[in-house]
Formats: sequence, structure tokens, C-alpha cells
Amino acid sequence: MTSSATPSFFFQNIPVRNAQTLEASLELFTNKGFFKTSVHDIAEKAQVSIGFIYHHFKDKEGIARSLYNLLLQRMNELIDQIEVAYTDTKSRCFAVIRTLFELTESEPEVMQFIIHARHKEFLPEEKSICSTTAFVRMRAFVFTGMDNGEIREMDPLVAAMIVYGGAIRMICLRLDDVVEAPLPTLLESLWENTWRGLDP
Amino acid sequence: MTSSATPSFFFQNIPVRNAQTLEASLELFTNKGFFKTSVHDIAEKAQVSIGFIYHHFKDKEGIARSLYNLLLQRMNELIDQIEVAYTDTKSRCFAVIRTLFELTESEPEVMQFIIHARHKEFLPEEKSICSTTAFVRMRAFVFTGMDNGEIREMDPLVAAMIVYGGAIRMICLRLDDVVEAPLPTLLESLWENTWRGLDP
DNA sequence: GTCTATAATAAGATAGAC
DNA sequence: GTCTATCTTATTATAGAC
Repeated sequence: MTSSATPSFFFQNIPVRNAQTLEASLELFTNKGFFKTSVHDIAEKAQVSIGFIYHHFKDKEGIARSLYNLLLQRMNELIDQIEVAYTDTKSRCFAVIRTLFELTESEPEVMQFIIHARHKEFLPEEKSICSTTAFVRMRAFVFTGMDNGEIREMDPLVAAMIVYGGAIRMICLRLDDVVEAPLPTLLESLWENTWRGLDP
Repeated sequence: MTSSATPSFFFQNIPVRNAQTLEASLELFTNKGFFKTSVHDIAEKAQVSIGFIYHHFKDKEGIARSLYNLLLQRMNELIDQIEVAYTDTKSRCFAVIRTLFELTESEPEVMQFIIHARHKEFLPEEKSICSTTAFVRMRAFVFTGMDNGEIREMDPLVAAMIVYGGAIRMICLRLDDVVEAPLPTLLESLWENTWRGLDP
């Protein structure tokens, strides 16, 4: 699974060489890992100089931090769109999972970096991915759904795990090539059976 | 969350200094990460010499590999016990999740290393954790359950994700301190609502 | 088998010209 | 702001004595 050649939504509207640097970093970090990627590797792949990188990103962690924050900001924008487009809990949660499944196919490296990487190891200062705005809001969809009676009464966190757990697990296995089918083909089946555990 | 001081089940029946080395490595790898841990750190914490480590483990990856294989072998033994003790699918899957929840509380570093670490980054040759015998067998419980009609007809992989996805997600959030309650307190609620999605 | 002292390498970061 | 050449340091791994 390699990312598409077309310019990614995730890297739009930022200066071109910054985008080159971050895209190259994403590819190297996900394929070789943060610690096995040297700043030299990044400079070469991005076709920028070492000096450019250190001037704009401070240090190697700075690159990872910029990348992390950019991707999560874009994820947040996707959540915004879902929140506007759908009003009931079931539709919103479904839309979240559909979006994540589609991203897994179209931008596997982005998903790998966001959902699958151990950021704690190279970004010790940053919030863990689960505490991040985008993921907190995803869970919030479930919490308000329970308040409204759209989801059966239970521990709200348990409900959130049931809603998203199977999907996220599926994404991890797909990224590890254990699942061979494109995720969208499994979406309906997963969702129908997941929701059964939550329907009031 | 720190691991217990009592000698762990996971490190029994191996030579004492090997066990010291592997336990020290587990603690350092999970807290600082593989790449930020030097062999010198390990030797110091384990109270063995550098020479001892290189003689017995070949190199730094060799330590991680031994640790990985040892922990997965022990996990496999736990699955053995479950397979013998229970015969129906629902009991087996429940026992798996209960065991994982208990381990998360009693041996958080073991769980961190097994379920949460990105082994691909430092053990590129090893099978991904999801393809590992212990995890394949966990999924196999679900597959045979579907053959027997103990689980409703659906894509078997989807069923496996629904069974274990919520639990594994819960473990990840617990290890990241997003979940504050000990996992066993959430077990019944999680399982009751999860099974609802699978009951024929 | 075990240990200490040492070598070899590589990678992060910077200095200073333009 | 940008670039190249260079420095510094840390870490892996080994050599060789016991």
C-alpha cells in the first residue's frame, strides 16, 4: 500500500517546500520509522537542504511535531464537516468510520502515522493521540447520543469503545496487511453488527 | 502504573541474569522506547556487564527479539489454559478479554510491549503482532464459534474485530491513562453489550 | 563464560559564507 | 533566508585479558 501521487488534501495551503519536507518525512517515518530516518534522508527525499530544514523546523522532533499537528488539524476539519452534515448520532458515528476507512485506502501513510505510530517515543511532550481534539470529539458524538437516548444506557466510555473499537482494530490489521479486502467493502457488515450492541 | 515487584510469571524458569536483563529491557523499552535506551542503560539497570549482554543476546535487537518471543510464548500458554478450561465460544472469548484486562493492571509493561509497541520499527524481521500465534488463536475462537452457530453469520474477520476491538481499544486507552478505572470494573458492561452484537 | 577498555561509526546540530 | 562543510557527541559493538 503506497500513497497516491496526486497532491494530498493534508498538505494543501502550506508553503511548497514545507509541504515537500513534511510529505517526505511522513513517507520515511512510516516506512523506516522515526529513529531510523536521518535528517539527511529527509532533505534528500524532499529535495531541500539540511539548512532549510533546521531553519524552519528547529530540529528533528520539530519536523515530527509539525507533521503531527498538521495531520490532526486536518482530521479535525473532517470531523467539522461530519458534524455539520449529520445531526443524529448513528449517522455521525457511521460517517466517522466511513471516513477513516476511506482514508486508510487513499492515504495509508497518514493513517499509519496518526493511528498506528507510537508518538510517545519521539514526541514525549505531545498529548497522546487518544487525548487529541479530533479523537475526543469522536467520542463526544457517542456521549451526546447516550444523553439523547439514541444509544442504550451503559458506561459512556464503554459505548465509545464498542462504537469505534472494531473499526480501529480493522484499520490496524489492514495497515499490517492482515486484512486483504479494501475496508469500505466491510463497512456495512461491521456497522450493522456493531450498532446492534448499542441500539436502545 | 508500574509493574509489580513480585517475580513475574513471564520471566520464570529462565536463567537469573537473562531474566534480569530482559526485565530491565522491558522496563526501559516501554518507558523510554527502544531507540532511546542504550545497551549501557540496560546493563546498568540489570546489574550485568555489557559483555554478558553481547555474549548472550548477540546485539541490541537480539534483546528485543528474545523479549518479544518470550512474552508471546507466555501469552500462548495463557491461551492454552483458556482453551482447556472452557469449551464454548462465548466463555472462551470472555476469558481472553478478562485475562488481558487483568494483565493490563498487574503487568502494564508487558501489555504495553505486546499490544501497544511498534515492533516493526525495531524488529523488522519479526511477524507483526497481529499475525502471531497467540493472536491468530484468539481470532480462531471466533471463527469456530461462527461455524458452530454460536455467533451470528457475518464476515468472520468482522466478527473477530467486534469481539476484541472494544477490549483492545480499552486497553490502549488505559495504558495511556485516558481510562482511569481499573479495567476489570468495566469488563461485565463491555462484554454484555459487545455480545449483543454477536448473539445469533 | 565473563569482564573492561577501546575503536569505529553515524547522526544531530551549527557556524559562517552568500 | 538559504546553503555547505564541519564539529561534537553518543552509542553500538569488539578486542583481548582473565
